[in-house]
Amino acid sequence: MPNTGQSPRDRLLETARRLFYTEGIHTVPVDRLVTEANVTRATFYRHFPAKENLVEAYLRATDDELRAAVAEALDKGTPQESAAALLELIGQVTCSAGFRGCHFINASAEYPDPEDPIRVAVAEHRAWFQDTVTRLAERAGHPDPEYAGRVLVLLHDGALSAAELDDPQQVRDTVIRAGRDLLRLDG
Amino acid sequence: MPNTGQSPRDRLLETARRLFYTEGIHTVPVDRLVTEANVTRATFYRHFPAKENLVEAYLRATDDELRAAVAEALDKGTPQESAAALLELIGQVTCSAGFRGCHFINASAEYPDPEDPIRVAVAEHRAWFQDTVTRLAERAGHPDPEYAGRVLVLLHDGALSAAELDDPQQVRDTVIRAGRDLLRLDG
DNA sequence: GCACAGAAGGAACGTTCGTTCTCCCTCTGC
DNA sequence: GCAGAGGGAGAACGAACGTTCCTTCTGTGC
Repeated sequence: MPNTGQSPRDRLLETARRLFYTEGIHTVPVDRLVTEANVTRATFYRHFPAKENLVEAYLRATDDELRAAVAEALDKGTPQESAAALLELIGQVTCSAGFRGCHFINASAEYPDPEDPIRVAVAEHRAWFQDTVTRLAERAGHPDPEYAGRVLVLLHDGALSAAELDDPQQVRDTVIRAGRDLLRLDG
Repeated sequence: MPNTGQSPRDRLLETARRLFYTEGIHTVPVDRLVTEANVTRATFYRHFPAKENLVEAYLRATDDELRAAVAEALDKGTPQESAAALLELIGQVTCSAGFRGCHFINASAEYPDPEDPIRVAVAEHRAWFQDTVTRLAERAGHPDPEYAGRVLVLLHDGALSAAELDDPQQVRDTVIRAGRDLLRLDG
């Protein structure tokens, strides 16, 4: 029996993260969530007023994890080493087992309304990443960090999309090489 | 009253394209499709055994349109002019009214199973685009056309994802500039 | 020891979904 | 003129959905 360690709320969040990511949001019914989280319906609705609230909580929890992982990667010596570490992290993510694209892009595909709280969470995540890579490009000495930051975002979004649909290893190599080229990390 | 010109099948396809793209696939019920296509349920199921078949037909029709649009853009003079025209086309698409990301990436978010006929249609579309841009990079004289083709795919995927979630105009400028840089179209 | 909050277990609600069915009308080919 | 295919209109199906409710149990603080 899985999912008996943490609190019911944590089990719900962890199950939501796994099921929403691997199977899509609208396709996963509340039944599956409560069953696989070893939680009852009553407990579900005690913690989350509606399924949508769990979706938003799942995205925000994922956002937190990604920010922590990126912060750790960027906590290297020189800006060049930080940039290389970030590219490695991206490549590692795209090649990880069970990879299914970007949590936020996938969620946006299912929630078209930009005013939806779920889309707001997506926008906040993207604004953070955009800002992070732009400042990284600036520290790495790129002559046009705004442009370089936007290209890094495009490469990142593209890698997350393509790694699910094409060959992840090749996508990994491509995004790392393109990022290194852009930031002139090889000389 | 819209959608009364073409055949019921064409009206269904056109309506499916519009609704699936702008609102998502699982969120659009058969009711909406038949109502907005001015078609009865019986007619719907006479042409498509199930909703899934309409989804696949919608993707294949979109694939056909994109291939035609790209072929027209590439039908220019020099390889450099063709490449510039393709980049312009991408920028134009990402800034068009009602843009909602990539039809195929969005559909994949809702259909996780790679064996699903819908995912097969997505894979075929992507293989075509990958091949197209690789041959374009080769004709444009890039020293490593395989690599350049993969970067163009990443930039393309990234642009389609980012243009919906961020500022389309900036995404447009960025992808065009990055593509021109990659293929050295500016000198 | 007891009150009370939180969780389990499970039935039940009303709605909506995809799909099927019946009936009737209107063309078109022969 | 008629047969048959294709489409319109709408009722109806069972299943699945999100949500609510009721009852019972278990822990913890006072």
